[in-house]
Amino acid sequence: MKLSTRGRYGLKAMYQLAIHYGEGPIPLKNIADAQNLSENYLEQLFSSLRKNGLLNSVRGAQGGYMLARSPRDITVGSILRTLEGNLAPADCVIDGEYDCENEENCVTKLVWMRIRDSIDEVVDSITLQDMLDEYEYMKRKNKI
Amino acid sequence: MKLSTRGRYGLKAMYQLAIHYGEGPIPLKNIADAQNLSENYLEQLFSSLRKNGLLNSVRGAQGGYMLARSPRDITVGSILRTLEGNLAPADCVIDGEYDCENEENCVTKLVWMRIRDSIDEVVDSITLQDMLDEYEYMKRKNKI
DNA sequence: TGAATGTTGACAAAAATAGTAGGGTATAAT
DNA sequence: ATTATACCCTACTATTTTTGTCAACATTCA
Ligand code: FES
Ligand code: FES
Repeated sequence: MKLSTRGRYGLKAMYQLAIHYGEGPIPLKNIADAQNLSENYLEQLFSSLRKNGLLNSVRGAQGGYMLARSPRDITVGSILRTLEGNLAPADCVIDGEYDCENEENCVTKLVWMRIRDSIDEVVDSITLQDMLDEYEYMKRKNKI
Repeated sequence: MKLSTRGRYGLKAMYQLAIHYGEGPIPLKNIADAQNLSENYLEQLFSSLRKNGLLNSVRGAQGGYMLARSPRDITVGSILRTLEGNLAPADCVIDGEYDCENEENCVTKLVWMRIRDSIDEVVDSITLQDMLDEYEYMKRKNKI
């Protein structure tokens, strides 16, 4: 039940881009350096995020990546699902994915559904803007 | 973010034992056959569950496994954690496990914490008895 | 043009998962 | 006592997933 590095690195990187939202494209190298990650690996993650419409890219010198829309309109859920796939704890509670036999009478399926729903509710309710706000709040609290 | 077969098989098997709670020891073979699982593999899971105090065992002929206490007092959470380890989505939100550097200012950690808490709340609120009750409810609903 | 940057696909090491295999030990029934 | 049953334990292995690396290429800016 752990997230892989894809989800963990990816969310951090998207948060970094959120910090610089509106400043034009940020080169991958900046993000990778700031977090001490492999540029090549992060590239794969960004490729997925771009194909899913969460990032825009600008090629060439002075190019880079930027959020495709406002931090307010990008949820943690959309990021994690792009990088990790569906967040359900078992395949049979993913729509159209896989059906166990005898699932009409399966009680454990009800458990998986409840876990799935509670995760979805959390990740879909948090946006990148919420994370920015929380950082401001943390900073103020720690300073005073 | 998937559960492994340990958690999935294990919960189903524990549910089977719950159905037969109070009937004395049930041989592993019965459970394995009923679910078409490898007896040897299930044995490993039961070994963990027994060491964690969730199962009792009786050796020898007519022996087998049984729940260590009432289905009402065994939560899904205790079963899944025994078999899967802590259900947190990242190591840094497990007490005493691992600390990221700079975690005082880490906003993603707040996200992991909220995911962790919501999973915990679900799995710790469901007991084996709840699962038995849900099955009765399902059966009645489907019959009528 | 040349340097900076994104794009793509193939490849590979390492770790985790999902079992198998087999010998040992305790107990009940006979 | 003997035997069949069934738990107990450890080691091993095949497969899959994760976590990257690498190289060649395309685009843009100065
Ligand atoms: S229906 Fe998939 S676990 Fe029961
Ligand atoms: S503190 Fe662990 S991810 Fe930030």
